[in-house]
Formats: sequence, structure tokens, C-alpha cells
Amino acid sequence: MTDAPRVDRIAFTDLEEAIAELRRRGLRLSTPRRLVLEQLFAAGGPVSAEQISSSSGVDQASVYRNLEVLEANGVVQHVHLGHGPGLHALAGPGEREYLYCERCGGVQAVDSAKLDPVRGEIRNRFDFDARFTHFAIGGLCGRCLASGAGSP
Amino acid sequence: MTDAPRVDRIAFTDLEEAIAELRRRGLRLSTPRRLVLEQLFAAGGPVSAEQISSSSGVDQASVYRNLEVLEANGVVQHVHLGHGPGLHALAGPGEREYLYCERCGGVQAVDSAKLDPVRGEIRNRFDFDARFTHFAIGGLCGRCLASGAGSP
DNA sequence: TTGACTGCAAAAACTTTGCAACGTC
DNA sequence: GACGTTGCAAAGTTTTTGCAGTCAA
Repeated sequence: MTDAPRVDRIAFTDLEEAIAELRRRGLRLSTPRRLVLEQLFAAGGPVSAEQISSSSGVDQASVYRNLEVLEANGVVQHVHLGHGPGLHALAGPGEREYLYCERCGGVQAVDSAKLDPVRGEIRNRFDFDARFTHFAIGGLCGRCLASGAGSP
Repeated sequence: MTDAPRVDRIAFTDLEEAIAELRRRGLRLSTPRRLVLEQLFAAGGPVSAEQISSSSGVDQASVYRNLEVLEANGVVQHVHLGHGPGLHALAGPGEREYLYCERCGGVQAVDSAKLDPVRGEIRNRFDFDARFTHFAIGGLCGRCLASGAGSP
């Protein structure tokens, strides 16, 4: 199980667009906040607050506070993959949900729309509207299934 | 959002059966270990280590160590619902998976078999074998959907 | 100028580990 | 008697909070 899960890259909206959205909402754009955003764009997938802090030099407390603000404004979403710290990624237009392989640590990011049939199935059977944005869908990826699903 | 989620009770196998399974595996049955098991049966659903500790008087470290042993032996499973500490429940024969309403905190426990069609859908579309045992399926329950899904 | 935002430090929340004593088999 | 297990205490990890100073608007 990998330590830093690799995620297939997704074309996010660009930095300036995100900043524009923040300004529209009357938020300030401090240097640390811009740095946090830049790191999120650079990562291209879910990263921990610690990673953002160490790669940007912004204090961890400020990173957490920024992520909170950004999340409240729909720019960022946080997700839990396996164990370990929560991870943060740009939300962008069209949410992302994640499939996390508990064996190899691989992450598959998918647009929410692609999970609608799954949501429909759950809705019909359990009268429940599922969102896999906070917790990833855990399990085993096809590759790990193929290479001996039984043995740990 | 409730603090202590209520879970619809499920008929678990009885305490003696669980103990028998442990003996079969050569594990000891100390008084604290028995107390932890009793609390899990009494709870009838997912509980935190802290709850088990305070209601049984068993030290928290011992509770965590016991839960670890019990989980490694298939007697207990731990699950993350919303935020907060991980929760622990009897695994029993036939796993349980959970639907967690992020608005009201309600929990719906379902037998794994009932989620097989959902798993099938995910398997077909994403070549991925999903398990909702570690992370609950988050979202909104029917009742909360009905009573104004838009407003927080 | 104003108050949102910052870094630093301390604390909180959750979990794990070290160790000597104890209790089960 | 051997060794798995315990309680206590301390430390580890992740996240939050308090506060005085700073900076964007």
C-alpha cells in the first residue's frame, strides 16, 4: 500500500478562475492563501495539510484555516481515503468522488455524474442519497483483484 | 446532527458464541476482554472506544488493544461514520455495512448481501470491488431529503 | 483605517507504545 | 511457570484554538 497515493490528473479550472470566485464572494486574497491554492493546483489531486504546509512554507494552522474557508466556499473539498490525515483537493465545477484501493493505495478519481447510476441503485433500494465526497469508496481495484484477491 | 447515532438493532450471535470462537482460536479470555465484548453486545451497534472504556471501567489503552485483537479475529469491525472517533461493532456472521446521514446523524445498518447489487454496479462500471465496511456510505436519508434537502 | 488573516504556541482529540505487575491457561 | 494481558503514563498523530501583530482592501 503506497504512502502517497497517485491520482490520475484532472483538468481543473485555472488558478485565476478560483481566485475570481473568491473575490466575488468578498474574501481576501493573502499571500499564504494564494500559496495554498497554488499548491492545490500543483498537486492535481488530494493532498494533506502537512504537505501543503511544508511545500509552501505556510504555517500548518493557517493552512487548516484556509482550507476551512476554501471548503466553505466550494473551492476545496476534503476526503478521507484510507487511514492517515484527511486530504484536500480542488472542488472545481463538477465534483469529484474517489475509489480507493485498500491493497495498493491507488486512487481513481471520477466525476460525480459517472456515479449517478450507483447513486440511483442506492436511492431505490435504501431511500438514501449517497455522496462519496467525504469518504472514498474503499475496496479492491481490478488489478489487485486479478493478482490474487485472497492473499494479503 | 445527533451526537450519538442511533442504530437499528440487529440480532447478533450471542456472547457465548463469540467467546467460543475466540477460544477456538487460542485466545485468552480475561475479565477486561469479556467486559469489552459485553459492552459491544449491550450497545447493539457501533460504539467508540471511549464509550466502551467508560461504561465498562476498562482502561482505554486496553480497550483499543482488545478491539485490535478482536478485529484481527473477525469478531469486531470498525467503521467511520461522520467525523469523530472510529466506532466499533460486532462483526458476527454476515458483515454489516452502514449508511450514515450527514444531516441527522442517523445510521442504517444493512447486511452486506443487500449491497451486492450496488457493488455489482460499481464493479461493472469501474472494475472495482467496493467494501463499505471501513467507511460508511455518507449522504442524506429519505427523511432529511423530504424535509428540505436544500437548506442547511 | 479596519478587521480579516497570519505565525507561533499551546491545547484538544484520538490512538499507540513502553513497562512492570498481574492473571489465565 | 510461561506468557498473554492489564493499568498507568507518556508519547505520537492530526486538528483546533488563543492571541498579539500584520496586511489586504
